[in-house]
Amino acid sequence: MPMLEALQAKDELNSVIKTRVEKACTLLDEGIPLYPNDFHRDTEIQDLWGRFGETSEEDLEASGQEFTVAGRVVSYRSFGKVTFFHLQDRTGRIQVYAARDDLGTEDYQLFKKTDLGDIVGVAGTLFRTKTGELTLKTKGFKLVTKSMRPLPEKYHGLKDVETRYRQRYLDLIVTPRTTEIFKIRSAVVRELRCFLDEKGFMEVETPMMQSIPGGATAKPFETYHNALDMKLYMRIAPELYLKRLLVGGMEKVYEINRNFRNEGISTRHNPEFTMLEFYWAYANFRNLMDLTEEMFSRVAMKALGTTVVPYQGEMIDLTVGKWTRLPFHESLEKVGGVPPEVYTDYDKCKALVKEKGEKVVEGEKLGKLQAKLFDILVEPKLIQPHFIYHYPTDISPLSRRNEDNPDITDRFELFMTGREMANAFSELNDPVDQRGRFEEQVKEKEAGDEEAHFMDEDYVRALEYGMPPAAGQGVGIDRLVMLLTDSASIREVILFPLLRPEVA
RNA sequence: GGGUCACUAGCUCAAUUGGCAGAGCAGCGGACUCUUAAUCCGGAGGUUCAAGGUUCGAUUCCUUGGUGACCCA
Repeated sequence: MPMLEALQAKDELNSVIKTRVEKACTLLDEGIPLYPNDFHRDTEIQDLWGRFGETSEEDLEASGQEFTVAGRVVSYRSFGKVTFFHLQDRTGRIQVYAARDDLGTEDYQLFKKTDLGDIVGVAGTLFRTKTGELTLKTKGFKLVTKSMRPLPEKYHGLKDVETRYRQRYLDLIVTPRTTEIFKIRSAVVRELRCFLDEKGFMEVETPMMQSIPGGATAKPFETYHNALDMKLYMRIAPELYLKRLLVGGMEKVYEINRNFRNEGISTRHNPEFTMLEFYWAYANFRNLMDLTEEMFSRVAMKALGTTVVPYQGEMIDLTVGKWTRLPFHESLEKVGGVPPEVYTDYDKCKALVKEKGEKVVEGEKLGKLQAKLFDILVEPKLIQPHFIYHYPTDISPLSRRNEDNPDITDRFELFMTGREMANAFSELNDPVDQRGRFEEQVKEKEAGDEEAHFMDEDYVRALEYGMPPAAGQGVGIDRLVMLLTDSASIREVILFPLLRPEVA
């Protein structure tokens, strides 16, 4: 038995698995295939509920219609000559009844070899039990896929979060909520696409591997292309490519795809995460605020059926018109309690940052200090949706300057539940200004800031051809799904979150 | 990177002051034709995360390491 030897070698053999493997060998000896591929179902479980959920026992009996279903055995209650179990497919669960008198002694004995976790096919008719539960009465039975490992405890389920993430397949089998979360995630992404398509945006795909990683302040992953003998970076954002498309005349574009950032892991950060970015020519950041309210409330309505969503004990109101719009500096004062004489004064600002326990890097600009104060004093307090706009130019190297005040930009970030959900701005399309901002970033990079931008000559060249005035936005999809599924950790909304390799 | 906590049977969890490592579920054998956390009887299942140390004796105390969770940077 090669399987036993392999498990033994990995020190994973326990008595339960051993018994199952031995049982499987018995089945093989009797000529029963463990992994056949000739079973076809004609009905999914949800269909049975949809069609017969309300049908009376009399009507079920009168019809006598036979159905074939398939799924995993997830619970089991066995008597001497009769057995009840629940069968689970992708659409739901239904109880199945198997009796010796219906199947015949030989088939019933064979059926009794079924283990919890096996995938089986059943042909049968519907009836109602004494308690009224819709149940399938087995007329024919077939093992479809043998399971060699025991499922977690039936009542408490799988609690260990590490196992839930490492063996997500197992989590999905036994934790209905997990499947539900990823169905919501799918609905959210589908609705975002639908919304943007309706508004005339076109979905595109731009490079995930870039020779100059741009569009965000973050540390990239590095890789290498052998044939071209060149260093490549996994993208930290698609922004600069999407804006090249604006230059090319694609006036409304979006991309939903993965970004990669070589940074720490936390309940809010996974090294690879999904971002929606969209760009809209002849619009500005205020148009984006309106669009965002509409988009978020519609996605919530489609995915959850409401625009007021519970998150970690708070009710977050995404209804259009309920969102607050507040200038960045005003938020420092009104929400953070920092008076203008402090936040406009470099030394006072620096002192306050230090007092709050944040490090100050030599040569850091006022805007960066203000941003640190914002992160500490304002962001955690923004529970309901807030657009914070007019960010300092120092920390917004790709945003258009405000026409009345060159020190601030026409940029906003969207906050709720004390977290950043989106970043958006009227795009900088002046190639001379853009070159200057890149040069500033290069200086910061040379001074040791690993997150500062690279110079991107081709991007500046594109702007020199003329990019129409536009506004663009990035939305963190994982965080949006966290909000809509009331998940405290980003790992709950990523199927396979990054973990250290399992040690033998 | 720092701090706190956790790691015991396949799963969910116990174990008094340092004194024979236990239960429920799953699995195995038996009884049982309407159960749904089925019930009843019987037996089986352990490198207590790892390596050191203290001790007559360590799941328990100490050190180091591993993995994870949460908080902070």
